[in-house]
Amino acid sequence: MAMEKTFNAAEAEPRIYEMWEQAGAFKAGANATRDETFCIMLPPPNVTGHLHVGHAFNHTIMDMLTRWKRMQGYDTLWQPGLDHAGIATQLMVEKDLAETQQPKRTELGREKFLEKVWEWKAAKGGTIEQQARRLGDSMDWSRSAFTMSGAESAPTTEKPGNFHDAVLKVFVEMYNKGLIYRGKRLVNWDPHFETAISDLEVENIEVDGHMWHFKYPLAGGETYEYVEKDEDGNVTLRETRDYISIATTRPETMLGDGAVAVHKDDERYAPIVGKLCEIPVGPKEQRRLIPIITDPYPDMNFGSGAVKITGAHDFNDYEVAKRGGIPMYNLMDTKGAMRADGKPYAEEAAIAQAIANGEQEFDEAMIAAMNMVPEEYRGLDRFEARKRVVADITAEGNAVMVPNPLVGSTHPTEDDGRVGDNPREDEPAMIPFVEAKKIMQPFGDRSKVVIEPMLTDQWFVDTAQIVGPALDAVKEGRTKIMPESGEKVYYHWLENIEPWCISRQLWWGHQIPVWFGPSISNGDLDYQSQKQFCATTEAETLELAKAYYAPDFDVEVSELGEFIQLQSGQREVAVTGIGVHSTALGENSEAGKTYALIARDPDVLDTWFSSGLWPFGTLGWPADDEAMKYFPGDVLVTGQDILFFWVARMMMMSEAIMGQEPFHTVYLHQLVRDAKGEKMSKTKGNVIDPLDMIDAYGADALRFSNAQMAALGGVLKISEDRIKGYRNFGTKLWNAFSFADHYQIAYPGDPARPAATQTLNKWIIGETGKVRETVDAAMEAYRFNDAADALYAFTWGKVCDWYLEFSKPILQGDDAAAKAETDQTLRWVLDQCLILLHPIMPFITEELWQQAGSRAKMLAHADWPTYTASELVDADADREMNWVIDLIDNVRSARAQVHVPAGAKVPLLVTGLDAKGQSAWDNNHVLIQRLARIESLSHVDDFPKGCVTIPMDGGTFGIPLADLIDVGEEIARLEKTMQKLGKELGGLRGRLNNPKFVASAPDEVVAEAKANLALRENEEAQLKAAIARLQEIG
RNA sequence: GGGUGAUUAGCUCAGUUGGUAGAGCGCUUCCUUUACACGGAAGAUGUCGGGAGUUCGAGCCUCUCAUCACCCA
Repeated sequence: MAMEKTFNAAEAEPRIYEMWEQAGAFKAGANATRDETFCIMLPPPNVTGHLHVGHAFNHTIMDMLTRWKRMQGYDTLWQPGLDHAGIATQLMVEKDLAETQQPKRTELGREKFLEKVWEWKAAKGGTIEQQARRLGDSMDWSRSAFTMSGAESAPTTEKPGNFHDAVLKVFVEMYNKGLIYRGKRLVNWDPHFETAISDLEVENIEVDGHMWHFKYPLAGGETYEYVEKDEDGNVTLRETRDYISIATTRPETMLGDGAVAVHKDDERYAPIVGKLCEIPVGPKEQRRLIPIITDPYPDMNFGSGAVKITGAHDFNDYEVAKRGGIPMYNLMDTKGAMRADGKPYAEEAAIAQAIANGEQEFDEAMIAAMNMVPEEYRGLDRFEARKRVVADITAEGNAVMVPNPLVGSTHPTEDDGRVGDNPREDEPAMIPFVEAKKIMQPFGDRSKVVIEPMLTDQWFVDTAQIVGPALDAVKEGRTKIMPESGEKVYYHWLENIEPWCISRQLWWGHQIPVWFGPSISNGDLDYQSQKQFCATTEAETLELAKAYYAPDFDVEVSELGEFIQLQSGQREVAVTGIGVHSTALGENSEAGKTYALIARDPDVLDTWFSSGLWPFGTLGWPADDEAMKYFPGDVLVTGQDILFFWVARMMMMSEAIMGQEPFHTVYLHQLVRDAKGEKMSKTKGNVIDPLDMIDAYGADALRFSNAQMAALGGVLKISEDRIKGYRNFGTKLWNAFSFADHYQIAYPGDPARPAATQTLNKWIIGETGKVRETVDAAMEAYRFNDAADALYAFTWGKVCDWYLEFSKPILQGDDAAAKAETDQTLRWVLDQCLILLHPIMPFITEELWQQAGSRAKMLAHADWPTYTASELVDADADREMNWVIDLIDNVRSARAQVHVPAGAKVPLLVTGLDAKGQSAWDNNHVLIQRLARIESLSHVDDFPKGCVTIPMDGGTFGIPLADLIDVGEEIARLEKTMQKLGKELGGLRGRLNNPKFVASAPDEVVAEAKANLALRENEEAQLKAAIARLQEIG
């Protein structure tokens, strides 16, 4: 049966994958012949995700490692799975609901909405798992995990799993150890999704903004001498002021100011430190007065040097406010609109004033409840409020004014053709001081809206307590990060780690297993002071609560979640509302008893909290599962952009829970870019879809391209031309088999390596030994590009270019023994190509493997070779074949350069051929004559005039072409060679003549230089002689 | 502003203890020679970003300047 002309990837790949999967080829432990495990955890893609080039790249790396180890007989597991991806999935489902005219999330309610999410997941989730099969990924699909498996809301149709148990167990354990706490902190709030997000999910983008300058009048009309000096201390401005000038890019937050801060060394403001000034906005009757304080934060050289402090809406201000005990007034609701709840502004302002005057005690909860937004701004969007605030302040005359630069200038003249006589008489002399400037603004990476720093109650992991072991694991080398630069970045981040905010105001996710109830004070229930109960189930929680409230009170579980929905204002208000809404008492409650109402926190955990448990949560933990033998795993392969998001968190969580690092090696790679090095984006239209590449060139070509660009730490630029090139490589391999087919070489299967007698066969067997060592060394060092390059060079450059060509005379010849040996060697070598290439190009290699009559195992399970170069290389055969190749190369090159017709057979002459050269010729003259198109060889004492000269080690060859060649051209050719040689000779002689080199360089380097010099000098002599001969003619 | 990395052939990139530069693609010329035109043969192209230093010797080590990229503020 003749082979097809090329490999039909589109037809073969699905068929081969199906065969592997049916055979259970990728199941955990498949093909294991030893006890050592090798485990890679797939970074779980979002359940909403699709395969992109980044996945294609890192899947290739993981699959190469996994297939390699599996063939070596390790007990292998590549663990797949999906991440529930809180925000992304919730968003996707909400969009879906909108598109299909279904009720909105809020209309459905939590339970119904979660049903919809699960429905969505069942119908559309996880398409990426099908796409990954097209890449040839050898994951154990039967073990595919999901970070929400086993959740209370999961329908029975879902694949069973217990990831949820792991998440809750870890939370409770960490909570009980004091590693998790709840607190009111400034967090990044996404007003679109109405949830806190991590600072890593915030993109800071430079945008055009404005800096407004306003006057904050001093209380009671006080004045002071304001003096400005230049660098030399000369007074440049001296005036009496009754205000302090403040610069801000966010005027709407002035309403929440708690103080004005200046630097303690700032002489300009020294006279007024400790005094009060007025926030120049809001009803005139209730203007708030705030203190002028000192703090290290203000930069004396920036703006006016005075900073307004709004602790609840700015991260820097928050720190200042904490240091100075300044109240932090929360101005906005969850949508980023100005608050509309709470008491009338006049009442709130009065309380705030009492606080500022030091007449009123305050605590966090009380401040949080206060709404400092005057009635006229309440309910406005934050950006609308900004406009109104600016307009109102300016109208009242509290904007800092500067001379109008347009006054005295003229209107542009292009429009009306008038020249120079069009003064702007309509311009005011002074205008408000507003600087247009670039400001860094935070945006949600998913919502793309401006993130608002918000003071809210959130759950935190006290990372400071668990970061130590994660740092030590890398510092002590138990976990290695590749490339090494990643380690520095890792240290830097972990050493400056912030508390990790793990609560999200979403519904899709692991609901936090904490219930709030009133505390008992003075024998009564106090709903103002919360008591927390944390346990993995409601039943356990009830036990905890009962124990706390007994014997005086009984316990009832309420639905805090519903309260939250009913409140449009701050969620804190809702939380403190427990007990107020006591209507939620269940039907079974007994009359006459007093119940403590407890309610579960409605928030869910950050998705990264659950994916932090991926290295063991996927293996059945906390159950005593057999799969736990794969923990700790071996290698983590992921993009360096999620070093913090995920890698660091897995490290911390594994150390905290399991007391071990989750893997010994972290392989980080860069973002995959387009061929020009630009990020791919839909808007730019430069997105390359890996599936398109597979359709066009086959998965193997894409994979080879990925392997080849996987230089450690390298920039990843994917190029279609390159992928095409590797498709061609696959075809080359295919044709090597059709070569064997053509020569009707038997292929019974699993050929053994023959004890070769033919030099040719000895040589290629040795080359195979070398490449096996190179490939393994490269794989062990995670230098996948080196492995790919070595295999490419071997398969194409050695096997196809030379070995197959050399074998032709034998295969066509009459020496049956030599032919039989060569048949077997050829089959063996080609088999080795398949085995060694299989981790990179699994499909085409498996297809070719299956062409053999019978096989002990499929290629995916073939035994990875262990032979070494020292075992297989025959030094004499090596030297001889390289000499033959050299001679052929040189003859071909000389012929081409002097324009000998490609088809013409020419006679060859030789002088001074030594014994080794003679025997190399004798052994291989058939090959040489065939490939270099040589008619005959004659020994001569002197070359005739007009002869192309080919210097070789052990003899000088020549092609007598007196009448055919252009003498001048041949001289030019030789002289050019001489020039190159001259450079080398100069370097070598220079070094060897330098006594310091001989004295200080290592012996072998000196010896090598000497040997090299001898060779070159010999060559030089031959060339000189040749040139001289030619010049005689000329 | 801080950190990390980069700058090597026309393009995209390798270059592992410092020993004198490579690959793929592209380009030029020739070749339908029975495995392969997704092929074969031959060929051209580099003051390794600039400068200084250490060394017998620097693409590689040190310093400095320039440009760029990414991450964090």
